[in-house]
Amino acid sequence: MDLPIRIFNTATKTVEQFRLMKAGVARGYVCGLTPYDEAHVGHARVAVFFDLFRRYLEYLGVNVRLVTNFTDIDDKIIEVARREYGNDLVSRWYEVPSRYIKKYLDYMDALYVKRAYAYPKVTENVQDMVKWIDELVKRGDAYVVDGSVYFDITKVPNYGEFSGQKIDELMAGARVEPEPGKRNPLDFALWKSWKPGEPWWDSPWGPGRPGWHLECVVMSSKYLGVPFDFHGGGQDLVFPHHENEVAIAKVYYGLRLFARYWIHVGLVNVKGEKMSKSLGNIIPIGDVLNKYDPEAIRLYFLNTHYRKPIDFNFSSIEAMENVLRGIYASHDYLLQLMDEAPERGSGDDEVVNEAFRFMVNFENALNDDLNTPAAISELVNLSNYINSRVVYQPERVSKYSISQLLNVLSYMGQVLGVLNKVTVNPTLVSIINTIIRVRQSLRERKLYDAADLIRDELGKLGIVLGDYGGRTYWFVDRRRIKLP
RNA sequence: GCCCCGGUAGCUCAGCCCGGUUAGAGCGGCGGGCUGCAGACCCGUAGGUCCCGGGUUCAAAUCCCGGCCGGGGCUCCA
Repeated sequence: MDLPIRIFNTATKTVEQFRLMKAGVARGYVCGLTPYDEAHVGHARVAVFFDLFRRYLEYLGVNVRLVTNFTDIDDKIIEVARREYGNDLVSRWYEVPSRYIKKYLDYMDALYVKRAYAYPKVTENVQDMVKWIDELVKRGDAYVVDGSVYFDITKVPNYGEFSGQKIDELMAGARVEPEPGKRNPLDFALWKSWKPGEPWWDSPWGPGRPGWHLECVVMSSKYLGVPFDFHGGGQDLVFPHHENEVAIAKVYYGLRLFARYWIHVGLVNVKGEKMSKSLGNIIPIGDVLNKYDPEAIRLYFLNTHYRKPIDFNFSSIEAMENVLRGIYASHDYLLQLMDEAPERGSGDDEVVNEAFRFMVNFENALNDDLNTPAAISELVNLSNYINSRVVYQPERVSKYSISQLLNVLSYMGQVLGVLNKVTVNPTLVSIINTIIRVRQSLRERKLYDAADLIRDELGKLGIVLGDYGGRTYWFVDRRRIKLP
């Protein structure tokens, strides 16, 4: 099934038409995180981008089955657990991934990232992984060394092709730590043998745990079937992680690619430098959520094309808060005109045509390799149009054209994952309207002190009044007032 | 050493793949408007050697070549 979307595929390094293998259903896998610490803005960017992709597909009528994994056992988790629980490591280590998974999901909820179809965990799929490894060993694509199992990259035709790496270059520049027993420094562990004091799972090669690259192949094919439509993650996963996933699946399934489209999101830097533990410049998403509107954070991420790096910057999030405020204001103004507007009006044709044009531009932007900055710009243009041509000329609008504009606003909002807070309690609306009428009569009698007091006091509550276009409009500042 | 990406208004970014009106948007600035004030609203406005140099072309921000600067990957990383 052809979709209007054209998207860059890392596997071919070109922009391609996005086709689904099965009409009406898109199956995608996004590499999740290792829950050993707070999620940071980089994780959030990836999640928000794929959430947008998912929402746009849904807008186009596609049922999206999105799977995101948690690597809930690995060296770093053990390290943190050992630090926290010492000798109780074996009995309590799982509290570490459990804690950070819960927090991650809370952050995602706050960012309006829709829940995935499944969140498979390594620890819940070990038996499947063991079966895979067993099969790979039997076929001679992997070998056992002291209870560990390594994947033999020489068994894969064109290893390195996926990520554009040349094997000899990899060897030359190799900061590869040669593990004893590996036949080739580029071979990687499918199964890591147990060390005393660590959690373990049983296997034909002794106690141990699965290796990272294998996990994602096993879980994605288990939950989605192969081949599936798209596989994604951060740019930094291209090599070695995705190269190795492709290699494993290639020998296991004999498929050139076990996912058709490979989508990678640019990294988030801070002051021109990569976020890293050693530089101590990691920005946890929780900190950002404490200070800024989640919708503004979404828009901030989406205001840079997904393949470009973002240099993280707080003041740009504030700029997005201003943008959002303006869009909510347009929305609220429309609602205020609704009651008194006639059913139909002379300006209907023009307004509806314009609304349609904004929607088409919006779709075209997203179709062009998910050009979210251009799409956001259309949303802003729509908001400006509403203010200048509708709100300022209220005599031209009707219930019909207002509802069309609200629909378009709503569609765009749903795709971008913003405007989640549009609902305004009707009782609140009546109360505000009454207060405004009182204030208006005060103004007519030039009792400006009293009129200004009302405006100021409402403003403190987050209800912002503005006198323009010959009437008083108001909107609700969603950051300051929680709506039902 | 090898590979990749970016360099467009004060700031954040579109446009480049498919070369062609006076290079766009938001934020910020400035000036007006709006039954007084305010304004988060409206109107207007300033602000750009499109990193540099060659080349291709009737025509280059856009394509090609070579530089410069910044960043990333090649080890765990989203």
